[in-house]
Amino acid sequence: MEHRYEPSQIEPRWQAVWEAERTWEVSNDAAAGEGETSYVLEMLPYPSGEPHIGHLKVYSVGDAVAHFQRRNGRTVLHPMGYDAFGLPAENHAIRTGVHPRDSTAASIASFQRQFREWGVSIDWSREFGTHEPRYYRWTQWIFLQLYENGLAYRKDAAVNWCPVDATVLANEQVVDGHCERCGSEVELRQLEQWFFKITDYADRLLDDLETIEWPAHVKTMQRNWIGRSQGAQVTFRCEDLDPADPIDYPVFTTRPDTLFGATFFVMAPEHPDVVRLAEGTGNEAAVREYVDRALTGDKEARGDAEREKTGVPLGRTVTNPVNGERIPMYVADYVLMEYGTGAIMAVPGHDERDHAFATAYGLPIRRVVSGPDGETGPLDEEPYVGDGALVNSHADFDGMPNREALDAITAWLDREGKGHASVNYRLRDWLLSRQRYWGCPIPIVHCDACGVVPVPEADLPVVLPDVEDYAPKGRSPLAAAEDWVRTPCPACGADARRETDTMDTFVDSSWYFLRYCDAGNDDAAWDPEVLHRWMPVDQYIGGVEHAILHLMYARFFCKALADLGHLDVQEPFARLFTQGMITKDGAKMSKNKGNVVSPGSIVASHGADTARCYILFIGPPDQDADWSDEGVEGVHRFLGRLWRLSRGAAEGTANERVPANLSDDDLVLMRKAHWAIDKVTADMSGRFAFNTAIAAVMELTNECSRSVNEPGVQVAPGVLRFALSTAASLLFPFAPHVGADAYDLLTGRRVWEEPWPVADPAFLQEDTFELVCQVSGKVRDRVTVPASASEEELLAAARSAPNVVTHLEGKTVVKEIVVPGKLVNIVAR
RNA sequence: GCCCGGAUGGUGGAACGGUAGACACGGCGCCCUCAAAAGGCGCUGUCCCUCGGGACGUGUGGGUUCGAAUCCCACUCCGGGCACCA
Repeated sequence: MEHRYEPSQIEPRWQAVWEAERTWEVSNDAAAGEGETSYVLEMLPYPSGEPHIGHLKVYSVGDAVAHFQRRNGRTVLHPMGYDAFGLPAENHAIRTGVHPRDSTAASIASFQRQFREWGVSIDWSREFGTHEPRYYRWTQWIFLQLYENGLAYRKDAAVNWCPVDATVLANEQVVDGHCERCGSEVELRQLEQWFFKITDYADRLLDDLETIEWPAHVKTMQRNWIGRSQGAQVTFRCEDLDPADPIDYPVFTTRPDTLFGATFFVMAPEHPDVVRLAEGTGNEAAVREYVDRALTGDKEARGDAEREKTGVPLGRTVTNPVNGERIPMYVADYVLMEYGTGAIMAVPGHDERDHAFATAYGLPIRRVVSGPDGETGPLDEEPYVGDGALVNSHADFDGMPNREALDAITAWLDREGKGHASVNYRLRDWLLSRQRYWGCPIPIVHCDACGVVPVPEADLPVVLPDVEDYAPKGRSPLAAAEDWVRTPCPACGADARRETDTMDTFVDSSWYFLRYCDAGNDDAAWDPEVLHRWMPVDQYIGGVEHAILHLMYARFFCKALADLGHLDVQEPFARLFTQGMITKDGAKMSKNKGNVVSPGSIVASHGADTARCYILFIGPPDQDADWSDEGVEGVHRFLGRLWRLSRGAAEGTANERVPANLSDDDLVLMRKAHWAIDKVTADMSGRFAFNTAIAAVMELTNECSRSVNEPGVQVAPGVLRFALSTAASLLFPFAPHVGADAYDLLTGRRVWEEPWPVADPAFLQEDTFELVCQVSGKVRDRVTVPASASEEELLAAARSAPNVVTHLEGKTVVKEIVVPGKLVNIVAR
């Protein structure tokens, strides 16, 4: 064993081969052929600084899958790109003055270099950054497609405004009332903004979750985010202002069965009628004050369910449509303008919030649903939110189970024209415009005469101009590029102005997986026929932090574009795998904590194979895992051992085939090899059990080592070569350089051109096995028996096992259980 | 509060209802060496032992079963998501 395992000698050599031969490129023509295709995709990186350990993990997982699919005969699309627009690069530019294009280019160069150093099998011919005009030209084209079909629109709206980043944020980017990026408190501003009509797709986004193989928790998160509620819209009429001209206020409720229990009516402070209603009632000043406070107050505090309920009476009443009762109107900040109609009927007997409000303001609490044991007593202490029979309602409904009454009352409302069944969603339309520089320009022109005019397709891309000053000022920095902004109206030719807002970067990443399929197409975003060959993505891999935003948006784009006839799949990602985080000392890695492990330094000290293999060996890839430097050493030792054994066998033994007659020692090693093939294949087929797959290759390698080093053990050269080359072949998806090198040393062939090995069933069967002998469920002995033994023979063997005999002494056998191939359990008393 | 996960040796983790702890780390011992590094071999859940074995052991308490880390019920702790959504 005089040879040392030197990754720095091995890895660049194979990388050079793959680079020179463009090994991982696939043509779209190849995809049109007979064979099966597979689209394996990891979420594209955001190029900021250097790749971190999370990148190493996601691409190690994805590459293992890609290699496994290739060697199982599929034509695999495994591309790479960069999500290059975005705030971090722009904020960096504001601090340093370096143009985002330059800092982004530097970062991309670093990613490119490291991906090659890691030996990731990428089809580089399809690479792009979302900030390149040749890409965002088509992002703009998609925007226009959506605009022309009513799926992109402008609306003056109360929007989330981040004062530090000086831009609006999508609902999804506000976390607990704070900016997802910079953490500052989000304000509400009234601004005209661009939206995508994702709410049109709420039902389909919900229903089609059934058709895809995604982790259950991700589906749940999406369902919660869509937040579909079924109920009824019910009209309450206010005749207080002018009886001749009543105003109808619809409310949404999921509990129309409790309509008879409505004892007051509440409007959101943002409701446009609140102040008008209070005028001339003596409550006007109090209402104004309350509304002002609600609108300027802390948005986060307002959202807290634990907060005490406050509100002010409007001095008006509305009529409950089911019983004609006039109930008082209130304004209260626990009612939200964004959800439903901005007004609610309050049923304090059967709703927690209404109960709290009624208690605080001394409003009547009426029971209209009986309790589980038929209770009909008062509900002064707490509301009853469960099911039961209706009471105190109306002769037509009293006694009816509330679920039935819900439908009956809804039907009655419908007949009377006072309401109808209705569905509400928590999901809001996607606010996509940003008052920032480093993003995709929105291809729209504003003309005084013609209004909003889309840029003609032939004029795309609208290229992002250079500016000097990126600092946010509450309007897009693009507004300063006056030569760029001033443009003739595409419709009438008059002087007009370009839209200066840019798109949310999530727009860029909502369709990149489509562009990979036909990345070189200069005539269209893609050829639908080519897309058909690859889509949907068979296996998508990424972090769970994208469970809602990116994955919801991409699904929406896919459905919208499919509706417009541009592609023929409804779901972009057939299977999703979310990988866990790598922590250090139990904490998330961060520069502040100083616990960052950089992939670059591990690759430099131990090689890419060690880094990749370790990160897969550390534990199940969907779980979080803690980085350990000692663990890295262990994996490095294992790779070194396999490589040295291979080198030793290649140089020290003749290149022979596996002989026809096998000695006992040969048989042991052959069985181990086939066992490993079977194990690794199973671990990679059904699930992503890379940790146990690597452990199996370790076992095989240890067996090879024993057969070489253990005195008295003799294996035929052909058998040793077979076992070692099998180990190299199985290891290749995780550690491609060592795998390729060892396989080449032993066989002279290229492992990536070899089909995935198949286990020979003949070697998976043993002649004998160790029978576990239990007495009353406890293991008392083990005996070696022939695999062919009958149940009677197994029982006899167990009964005569020495330690079983001891434990059966003086006892009566009650029952005997035989599990063939495993154990015998003799129950005795 | 609601909805998901999870809890196994000193550590990371293995275990179709059938031998708990694969594989690896760490530790201990030995071989090789003038020595070290590298490498190789062995032992390593806890306790008891007459060295044959025995008892205990998968967060806690129950249950189902010949047999439970695994299934069921209740609970504790940890992680994640949602949370005034009518």
